[in-house]
Amino acid sequence: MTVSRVLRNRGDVSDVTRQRVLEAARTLGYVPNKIAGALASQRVNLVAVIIPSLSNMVFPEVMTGVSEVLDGTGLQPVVGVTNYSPTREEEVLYEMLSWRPSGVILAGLEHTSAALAMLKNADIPIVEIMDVDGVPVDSAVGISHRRAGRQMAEAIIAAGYRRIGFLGTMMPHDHRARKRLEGFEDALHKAGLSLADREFYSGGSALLKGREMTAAILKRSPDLDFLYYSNDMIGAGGLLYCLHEGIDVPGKVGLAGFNGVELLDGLPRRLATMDACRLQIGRIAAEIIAGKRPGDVIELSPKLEPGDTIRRA
Amino acid sequence: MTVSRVLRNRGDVSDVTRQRVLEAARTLGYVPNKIAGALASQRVNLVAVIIPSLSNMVFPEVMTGVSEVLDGTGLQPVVGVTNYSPTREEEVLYEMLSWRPSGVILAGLEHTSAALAMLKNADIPIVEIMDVDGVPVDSAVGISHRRAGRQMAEAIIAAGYRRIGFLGTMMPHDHRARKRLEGFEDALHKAGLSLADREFYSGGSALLKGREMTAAILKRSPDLDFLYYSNDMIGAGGLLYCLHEGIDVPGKVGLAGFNGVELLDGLPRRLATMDACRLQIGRIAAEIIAGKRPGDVIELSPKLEPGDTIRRA
DNA sequence: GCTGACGCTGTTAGCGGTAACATACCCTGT
DNA sequence: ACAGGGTATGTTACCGCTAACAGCGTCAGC
Repeated sequence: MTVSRVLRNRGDVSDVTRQRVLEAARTLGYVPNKIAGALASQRVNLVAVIIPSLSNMVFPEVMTGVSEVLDGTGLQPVVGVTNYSPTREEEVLYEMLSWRPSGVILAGLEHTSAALAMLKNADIPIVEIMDVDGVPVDSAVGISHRRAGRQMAEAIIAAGYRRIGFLGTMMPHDHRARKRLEGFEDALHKAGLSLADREFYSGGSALLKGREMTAAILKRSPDLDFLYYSNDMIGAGGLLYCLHEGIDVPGKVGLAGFNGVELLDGLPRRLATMDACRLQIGRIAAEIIAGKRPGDVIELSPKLEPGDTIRRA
Repeated sequence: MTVSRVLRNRGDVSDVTRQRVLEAARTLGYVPNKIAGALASQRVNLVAVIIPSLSNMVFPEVMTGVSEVLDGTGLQPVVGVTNYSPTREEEVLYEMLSWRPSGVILAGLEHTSAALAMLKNADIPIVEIMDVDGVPVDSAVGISHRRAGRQMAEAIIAAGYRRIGFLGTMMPHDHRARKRLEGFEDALHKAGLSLADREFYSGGSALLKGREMTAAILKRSPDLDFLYYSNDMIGAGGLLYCLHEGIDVPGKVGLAGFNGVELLDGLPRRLATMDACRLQIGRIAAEIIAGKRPGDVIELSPKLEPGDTIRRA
């Protein structure tokens, strides 16, 4: 018992005893068994973070925000990756919940019914991140992707573009990309316009796909004057392609992406984009889990960054 | 007890009972408590994976390999991030070991003495990944970064370049980048050459830093005929800069990076690089942990990809 | 009919800690 | 001298599950 007290810095222990315990622990190479500790105390310092992917630069930044905030609290993030598969998400969630974490942070508002049931039963703080277009189980922190799509469309129309094409992923489970496109088309329709062409891809190097898709769509529809990409990576590929082909950007063709990834800073020209507030989303989600902030639905406002690829009015 | 048997598919249970248990579990929303299970069975299906960073595209790919292999085995990876800090690594390791995982995969061969002691005491399979230039605690899977640096230098010299500059990160704890540079300089010295100039950075967008550093080093040393970058991201920035400035690549200046990241496929010209075998490293490490392969020191051979930025002989 | 094997279910003890309470001691104030 | 309070340590009963084994009915084989 005294050992337990020393190792957790809880309760009174005399300095002499404390030192003796610490020394013994060191010489024995003792590492306390958190499993037993957690079982006895009904407390687990783990936070489940469930995200679709690690390889697209966006979730790592969310993780950075989460880690930053959790670092001081004794809580530890545990990452699970779903590869945009709802059933995989359900499995990962089940696995994680069975370790009785102190909270769950997971991407998106769309889950299988079984996953929803587990989340509701879990009786711990749940934060759904990235998206606020829908009904959260508990708390939510994110942006409205519909609104983001709408805003971008409005800016594009305001800049005088009319023949607008869309390039994006084929992933049926990327609900946020879908909502952006919906918002985008909504705004086009309101202005009496509609998408002139569209191109989808799946898998492979996003930068390369961006080049290829841009080449393909411009060949098919040479009269397009704007290309809206579902993410910055393919947008960057498209930008590099246009520059290489000597296409006048933003004069003849305007370009825009989405996410505000750091990579864009290094490109020869700044791609228009919209910051997805990733770092901040991670931070706020972690603060809710850590109890530093009341749970709620928190909608952040992404900032449109016009860069150099949309004509200035 | 019967419930336990059903949920773990262990031992004989009649079909009728099994169905009754499963249905009850479903209606009650029962999620078994792995903490108690692990304590009782002395078995934990977690594998600790400890890596320096998630944001540079290289470790996510290792994770992909690890997940691929672990997926069928009932083992689950748990990621910890150290930000290239040895003390942070020690903390993360302590935290993870206190959950008694079935194995540990961690990057590099350099650890604090306390971390080494914990690893040796843990009595579970340990796989140190990425690097084999040193003495592993248990198993190791990786490439020799010294040799990789040497090989690149030899290729550069063979192509006729003589005034060679280096551009890299300032991170004192990135031992692999350090070893590559050491190997690189070794080979230069053997050929009677030495580095003509060098430039370091820390933090910020790697692509942008690559541009800026390239501009700076070429301004300072205009007679350089080759730039060796410690990673592909800054190399890509440098490549974009040179193309933008109209510098003849690889005629006037040759370029090379390291890692073989997918991003390079989308660039206007293919940067010379060296594949770090990341996916395979992840796979093999996971196979060792899963007992599908005997533990050992496994050195993989990275392939030099000359791309379009080294003169052909 | 008895034995042994098998299939299914139940019982018991304990995994390694911690919460809650108990105990022992010393000190202070009256 | 003694109550009352604080400090330091010890005791006990779990936490929720699983290993190991026990129990019991059924059935084949002799």
